[in-house]
Amino acid sequence: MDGQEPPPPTTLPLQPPLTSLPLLPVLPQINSPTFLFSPPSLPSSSSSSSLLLKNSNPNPNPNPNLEIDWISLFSGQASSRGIVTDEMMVNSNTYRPKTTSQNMSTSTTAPLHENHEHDHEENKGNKMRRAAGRMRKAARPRFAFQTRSADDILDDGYRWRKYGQKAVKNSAYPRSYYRCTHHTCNVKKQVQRLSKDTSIVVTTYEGIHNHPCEKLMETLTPLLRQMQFLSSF
DNA sequence: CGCTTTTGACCTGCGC
DNA sequence: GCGCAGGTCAAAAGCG
Repeated sequence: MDGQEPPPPTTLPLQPPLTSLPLLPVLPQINSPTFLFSPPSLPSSSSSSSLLLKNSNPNPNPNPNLEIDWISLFSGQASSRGIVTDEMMVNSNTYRPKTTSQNMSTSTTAPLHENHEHDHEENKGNKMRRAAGRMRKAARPRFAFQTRSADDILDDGYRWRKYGQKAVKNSAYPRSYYRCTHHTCNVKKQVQRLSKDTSIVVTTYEGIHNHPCEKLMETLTPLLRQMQFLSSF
């Protein structure tokens, strides 16, 4: 603490995404981020190891053509293996989760948070959950955006619990893994600061929230009550 | 006391 | 089969 306050983030909190809406069209309003990609827009035959950022932002990005190291940024399935989006993972003939065929028959519909009644089956259950997670991962929407901020964590209105942190190769900054704390929600996000431009934080969301945004509801509830009251006249 | 964060261990997929 | 890297788990510690 040297008394010198960090510069305020250029990103602004709130305007959280609405429940059950695809996050993609909503998030640009949150913090005026610059989108890196959305899975459907990726060329299906992409074999490059990086993508150029595109400014969907009225405010020009200082680095409009900043190149992201997608190899280390995401799932590690890029690089010489080519970028693999979720969509590609679903559709690709070459991507075959090895451990799923026998396990998934009984677990595709089981939520990850389910209680396991048989403790002695816990190891088996864990493996099945992981396999299920991988399968679900392949089908879940995933997208990333960048924000220029001193804070790694953006206030997107949802509550997140950190479940892991990992050093990333060729990056000075670790990648943090977060999971939505809502018990029925399995949305995850990864947060990583770019080593090329340390002022930029890349946030990758995976999945869609299946519950209301708590902060949004907190904000709206009194307003809704007031509206109901007024409309009763 | 309950929730969150930290962090080392473990699991998995992939390239060689 | 081995090693590497990414992703996840789970126990311990921290915090309000």
